[in-house]
Amino acid sequence: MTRPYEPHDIEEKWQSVWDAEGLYSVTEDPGKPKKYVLEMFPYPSGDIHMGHVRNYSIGDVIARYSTMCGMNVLHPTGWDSFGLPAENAAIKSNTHPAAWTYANIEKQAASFRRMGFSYDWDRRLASSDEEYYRWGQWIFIKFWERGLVERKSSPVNWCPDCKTVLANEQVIGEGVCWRCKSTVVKRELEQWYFKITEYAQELLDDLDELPGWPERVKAMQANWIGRSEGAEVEFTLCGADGEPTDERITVFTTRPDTLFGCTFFLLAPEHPLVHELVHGTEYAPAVIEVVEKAAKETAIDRSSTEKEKVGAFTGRFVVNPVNGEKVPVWVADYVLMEYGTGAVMAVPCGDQRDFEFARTYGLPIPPVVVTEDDPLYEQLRDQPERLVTDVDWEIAHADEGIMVQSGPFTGTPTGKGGEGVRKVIAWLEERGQGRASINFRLRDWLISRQRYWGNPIPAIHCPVCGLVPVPEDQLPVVLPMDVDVTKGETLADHPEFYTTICPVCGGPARRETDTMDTFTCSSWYYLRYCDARNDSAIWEKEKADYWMPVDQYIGGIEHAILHLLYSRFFTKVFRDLGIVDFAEPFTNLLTQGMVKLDGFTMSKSRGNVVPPDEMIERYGADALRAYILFMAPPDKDLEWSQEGLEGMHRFLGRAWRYVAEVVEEPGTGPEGADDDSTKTLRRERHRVVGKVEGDIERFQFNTALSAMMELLNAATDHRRLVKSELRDAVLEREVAETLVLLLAPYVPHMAEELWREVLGHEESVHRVSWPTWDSDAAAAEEVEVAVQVNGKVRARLVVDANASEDVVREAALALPKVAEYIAGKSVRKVVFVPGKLVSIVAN
RNA sequence: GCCCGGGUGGCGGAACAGGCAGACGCGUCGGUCUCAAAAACCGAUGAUGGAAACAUCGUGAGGGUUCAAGUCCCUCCCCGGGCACCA
Repeated sequence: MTRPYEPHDIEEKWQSVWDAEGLYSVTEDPGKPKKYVLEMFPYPSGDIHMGHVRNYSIGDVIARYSTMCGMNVLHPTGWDSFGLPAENAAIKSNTHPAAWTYANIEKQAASFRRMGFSYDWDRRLASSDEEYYRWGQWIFIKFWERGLVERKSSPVNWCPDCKTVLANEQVIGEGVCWRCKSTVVKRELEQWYFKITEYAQELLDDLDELPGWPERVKAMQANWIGRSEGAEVEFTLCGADGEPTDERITVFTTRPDTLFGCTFFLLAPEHPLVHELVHGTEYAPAVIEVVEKAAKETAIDRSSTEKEKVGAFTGRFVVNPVNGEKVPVWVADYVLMEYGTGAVMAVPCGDQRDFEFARTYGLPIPPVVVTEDDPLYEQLRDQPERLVTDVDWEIAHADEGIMVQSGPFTGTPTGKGGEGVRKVIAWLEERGQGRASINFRLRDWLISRQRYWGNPIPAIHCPVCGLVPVPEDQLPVVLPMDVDVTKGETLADHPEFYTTICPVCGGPARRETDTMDTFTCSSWYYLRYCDARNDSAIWEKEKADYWMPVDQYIGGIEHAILHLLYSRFFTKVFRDLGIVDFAEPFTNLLTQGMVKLDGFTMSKSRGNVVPPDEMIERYGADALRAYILFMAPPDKDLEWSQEGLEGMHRFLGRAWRYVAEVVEEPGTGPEGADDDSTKTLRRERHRVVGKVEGDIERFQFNTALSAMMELLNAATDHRRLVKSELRDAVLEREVAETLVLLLAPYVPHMAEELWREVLGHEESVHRVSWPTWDSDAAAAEEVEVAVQVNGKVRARLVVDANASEDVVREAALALPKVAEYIAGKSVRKVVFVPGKLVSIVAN
């Protein structure tokens, strides 16, 4: 009697055997093509969840399949183990963040083992390990040496719940913290930055070099970087007496061609000039009111487009460089200090916001761009001087048209990037009053955090020498373990940590007590895996050059901007430091969808979590792995349902039984039998191998599994319907072995048990080559073609697969059903698609 | 407002380059085995009409191109996501 499929009897056993055999340890082998398969490393938040199961199952199938295809596969794992949740958990359970973190790492490592993931455990790392974070500090020093580190004061995002500042990328949705979802507030603070903006253009341009990335992710990054082409224009400031001074204020505009329509000038409430301009004047009270109101508002209120725009006149004027006109300077709450220069030339006819502001405060709106269908067109087309000072428009419009009331430029066709823009920029450049310019939305990356559980920033504040980097030979700055976060302590509460001496002058100094953003840790871990145990260098260049870039990276869409942008930035800096030879870290990216229950992302707070361990308990890791891949294509969100898992378990049981039966009771028929059932089975074997291969390469794991089910269906039908004396034992065994090989990347334990114990092979199934297939052998000898009359299928016809068009056409026309439908009509046209259909047009 | 996705049976999904819509699985219904149930196995399963053969309809809506449209084009609706007083 066939032994039943019992996942628990085999899964643990093979996990131990694989470990003992070192099955997944790899080294550089120049003789083989390499493949680096990587899933985003987890945060050790507790037990693994279904999202992890999905993410790592996808990676594991790709890694195992690639190995079977003869590649030298690097497939490592580790933990992104610094970060705030550890502190919160420590406070809650009255323990130390390290204790919580490392306990969770062990728990997750055990779960990964139970899932049977093919990791090279020798390369395991955790970003909170001293051997790891010391190199993060080394990177900080190298960045500093290259001028990419800056400490400056500016308005920053502060999360009141996390009690720390955040990078712009970490403020998501409607101005909330990416981690705790609290509303973020602005604070003026001195902080540490990485100058990612120096790489803005390259980060944008190189998106074109990433054909293996989803368009969606590239669009999101391009959006985030936000490049605008335009010009800087200098306006001369007038003094309190109304006469021009030597001082100029620069604005950025994408539409310098509309300068003749500039009738007022705006400053952001935070602009440093504001107080100076109004100090002691009659305008001060109104202006200060606007400034204070803006400061009080949250980012969300402030950025609401619905809101009435508020402003106040400063009493001062600036000179418009193109026409020498003096225009009033206002303070307006809709002007952002963070973007451009914090000062704006207002062109009410062309910009909707300026238009609304002008209407509110009764400022003139002279049109400067008109189209032919505009009622003003005839009147203004040749009009260089300002004649019309207001419009009856409902909304601003100056997208495209000809320039009017624009002095020497009148009549020039214009629009974004058009002729008028180029001409005005050239004119400004000649006079030294402006220049072509590009502005990015991307801001420098704020990397300092006022939290304990992170990588200490290796910097020293010396009262004499200023900011001094910790010398390389004094690294690492070790994170002390005796900080008690349950009492709200940070490094700033520990004098024994921060009291130090200046490495330059030797005088008393204070160590920096902020730690680095955890995203600095995750921006280079993929490189460290190439040489994870190196204690004398961050990595050996030859090793990084062998393995990198990552050939296939897999992770959640939530990192589309954050981690993926930062890692691209780090890699470009590493290239400039000469420690790698490439500019992009991840050649191909797969962003997997979320696993949901009842329409919501599984989360502890919602209480809709399905624990993977329970599923493993019931159906085994293999069924869970295969099922989560079978449910949906990897990039789509999926709705968890348990019934389907039982179905997968059933399928595996059927496959198990089939293989066992083929071994125990092989057919006794002649080799090379050529009855229809045998031929069909032989053909299916080839077709399905080809199908599974193509599907895995296109990440269609669900249809690959469907194809395996089809092969099993064909195989069991054959066994059931064809007598033993007629069944070819060689073919049956070949089908059974093929099925096991196809299943191996998905259900590694079951495949191994069948391969070694049932089919009797010595070697691991995971070291066997992927089965070959032949497209001729996969092709049917006879095909059924559909016969259409006037676009509707009216009959079917079985013909020889390579029958000529004439033969098939005649056969189709001779069908009684066809004759019936074309009776009394004449055949106008016959379309023949080989192997598919014949389409007859008759009227 | 701008930029991406997406909308197919009761459900998850398939249809890769315009060629038979609904593969594969779940569920449901019927059957075999059983004292019974579970498991396993066999069969049916888009809708409507019909005993059946078969016919008609059918991929968010409406138009179009084509012998042929889930797939291409136009107009629009809905859902999800990103960006957004960005000058």
